[in-house]
Amino acid sequence: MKINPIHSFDLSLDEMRAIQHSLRQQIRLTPYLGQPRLVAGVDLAYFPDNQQAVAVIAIMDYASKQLVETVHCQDTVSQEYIPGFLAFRELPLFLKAWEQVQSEPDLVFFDGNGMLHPERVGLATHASFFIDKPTIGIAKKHFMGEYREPGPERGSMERIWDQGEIIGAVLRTQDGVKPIYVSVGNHVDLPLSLRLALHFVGKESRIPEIIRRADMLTRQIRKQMLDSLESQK
DNA sequence: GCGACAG
DNA sequence: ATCTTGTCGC
Repeated sequence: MKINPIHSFDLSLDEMRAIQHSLRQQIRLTPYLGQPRLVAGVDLAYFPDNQQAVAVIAIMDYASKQLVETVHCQDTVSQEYIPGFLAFRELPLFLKAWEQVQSEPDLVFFDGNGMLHPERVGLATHASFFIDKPTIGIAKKHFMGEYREPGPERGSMERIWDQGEIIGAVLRTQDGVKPIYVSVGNHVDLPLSLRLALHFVGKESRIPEIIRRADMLTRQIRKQMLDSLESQK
């Protein structure tokens, strides 16, 4: 996979804001994918020291939902978490893992927001400028924007607004269960993002399977590393 | 000043 | 995100 090195990291708040501001104008909501064949899900897990982390990319077949490839990368994460700047913390490690991907995903889901962001450049959106793929953000908790509570049935959704703009949607993925927050990353529109997100929600979880698999692998790998470290004592 | 605040 | 066991409920 090819990488587009656009920015370095370890920047000041003002520099990070400036980057977000410039990227914002390059977002395209025109879907440039037909029927996706392979879809990737990304997640990170942190070690107790909060300095090391594992990034996992899980790739599955869209139609069969079978896992076709997984890659992971473990390294130090230097940038602290600052609300609104998650991308600067998590993208470097993600990109290192991305270099190892052999298959060709048509779309990438991120654990976090896309345009559901003060500058419309959340993790999923920011990532799209490095990997040049359609991206979608899936957050488990509310970050910003105003919305009405969606109905209690699976599939109910409500738009999320900010400054007169629709920046995402709250989606009820299971009857009577807490909703998730879906937003466009790049190169997709919101209705398609919602449709694709719902496609990956089975009966077992409120989180789309593509994200959940990455999340599970992330914890599994971290446990393996901690266990083998412990057994060496 | 106070509360909110993706992962 | 992470630290953590059992436990209330469908």
